[in-house]
Amino acid sequence: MAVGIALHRDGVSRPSARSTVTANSGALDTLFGALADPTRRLLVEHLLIKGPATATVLAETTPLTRQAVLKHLQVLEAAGLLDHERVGREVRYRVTPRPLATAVGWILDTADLWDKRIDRLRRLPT
Amino acid sequence: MAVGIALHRDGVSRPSARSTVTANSGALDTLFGALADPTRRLLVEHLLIKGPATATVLAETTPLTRQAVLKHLQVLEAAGLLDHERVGREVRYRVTPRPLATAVGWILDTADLWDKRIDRLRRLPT
DNA sequence: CCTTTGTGCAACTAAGTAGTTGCACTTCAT
DNA sequence: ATGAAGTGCAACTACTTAGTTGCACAAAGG
Repeated sequence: MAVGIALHRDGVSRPSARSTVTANSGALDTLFGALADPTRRLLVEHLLIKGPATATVLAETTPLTRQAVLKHLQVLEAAGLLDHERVGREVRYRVTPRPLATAVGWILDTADLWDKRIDRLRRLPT
Repeated sequence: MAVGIALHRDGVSRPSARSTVTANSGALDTLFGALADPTRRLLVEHLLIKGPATATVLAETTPLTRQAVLKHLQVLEAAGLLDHERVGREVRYRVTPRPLATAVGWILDTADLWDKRIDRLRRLPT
């Protein structure tokens, strides 16, 4: 899994020894919040697979209005998952999935706690 | 990172070769949705660190009502992150972080797409 | 210049969510 | 048996979010 490594190579996912847990509240809110919507995940996936695109084009791939799609894009951008670039009269949105490392960071730290707990509860009836 | 390995050992995070992407919509919705709230993440962390607890006890650790906490617990449970067990007149909530693997699965698959894209765009101005 | 295509802004509706309060019900201990 | 502690259910408020529509503004292209 190339990415797992990449995430850690960046040093982004687990910024330091001190746990991500309890910290990063705001960032994690917007991040997980952004990922909580299926439309938004689809948009991210579309942008990843087919490359940068405009809100208008993206809207054609969904049953939604351009405006609705635009709002989703803005949510994703606020979460740091997207950025945009103006070309002519067009605005191209592009994925910037670095923040995903933050999400993975929290999950891994949390799962880590769980591991330690498991060590103590090893043979519990479950 | 023991957990990363554990997640894959389970075979949960990336169920098969076919991408998690586009699938698991509902599960990911509730999962990311559940994680999007700081109070809920705190509850999970508390339960992990201090072990199973009742809604009443958990409520004492927050500025919130027992009822509010209970609703959060129900959201977490609906996401599969918690389960509960009745003891006497008490109801103990306990963490079941297996679903976290699902979240990591999506993120990894997505980041994977990004990796492939990166291969093609390698020397882009960023 | 004027039409087309794409974007930006704003108001509005509908529905979901966080949180509260109040009260009824169960379990335990004296 | 009776009171205390813990839980369950329901109604209600305030706020946020998804989505819409309508229209004004900017950039190409004939």
